[in-house]
Amino acid sequence: MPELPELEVIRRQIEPLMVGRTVSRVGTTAESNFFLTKPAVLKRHLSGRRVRALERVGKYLVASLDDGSRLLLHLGMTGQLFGAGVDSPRLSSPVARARSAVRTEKQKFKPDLHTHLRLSFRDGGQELFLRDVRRFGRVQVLKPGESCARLDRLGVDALVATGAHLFAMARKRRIAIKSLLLDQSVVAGIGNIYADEALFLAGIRPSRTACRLTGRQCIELMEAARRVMLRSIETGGSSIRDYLQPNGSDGGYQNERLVYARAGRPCVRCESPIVRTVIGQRPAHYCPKCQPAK
DNA sequence: CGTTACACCTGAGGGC
DNA sequence: TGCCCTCAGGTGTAAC
Repeated sequence: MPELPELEVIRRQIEPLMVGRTVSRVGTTAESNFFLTKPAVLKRHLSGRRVRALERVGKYLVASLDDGSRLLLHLGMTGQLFGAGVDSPRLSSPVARARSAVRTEKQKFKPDLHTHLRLSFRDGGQELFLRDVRRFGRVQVLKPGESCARLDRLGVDALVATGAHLFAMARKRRIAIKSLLLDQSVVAGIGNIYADEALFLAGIRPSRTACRLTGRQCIELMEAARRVMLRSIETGGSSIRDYLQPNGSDGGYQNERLVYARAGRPCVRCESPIVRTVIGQRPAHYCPKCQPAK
């Protein structure tokens, strides 16, 4: 679900709830693949720990703790982080949200069976909830100095990566350019929405073979990706299915998206119907005119 | 080694 | 109403 912009919005909102605070209680659901560190170990390890910093690395959130260990969070497809103080976070589909929107009275977040992690803090800090319906997300504790293949494997952060870097990586690869953008070891943070949006802005068809792009195109593509993601962060991210900000409100970027999940609707530039295909087992959307095959 | 297929999960929405 | 099917902001791994 969440990509770099959503993770960055989440990080900014969650940071003041975590940093400088000491964990008093840890609640979890039962052992599952969601917990790379078993719930019992997690509880023992986190209790009493003070959070020093909360950083984003690609699509991961990394909390540094006062004993030098780190708490790793990944939200997979449907992960959500909420602060306890939020009013009425609407947790289901847009349709269900619309239905429940008529309910006007405010409610505090209520943990349900999908709320897999619950952190309480001392000194009256707000509680923190991690909810993930599909459990594609992951939680892990790294001991002081412990390395982690998942993190080590990540490429340059997508907000920092240059077109020259993308070009250098693209030259060696025969996969579709869209698949290359989604490869977290090349550039970290881009997901399915922003890959499609960036390719549209750069006028490049997602199916084009990566190594056949010019240096100029790689520069334009990387710049488009950065522009789109920075704008999305400004608007609070894309709320299309499950994503909500930690404060419970929708993001705004879903209203600015130009191709993602707009199949059949007119291109904003040329009116041609947007096409949906599948590339690398993921849905891909593009304008057949503005993003030429060759 | 690069590329591709599939597995991991659940709930919403559409067709019959 | 209910069943069955398809679909989804991700990623690790097995198999070619």
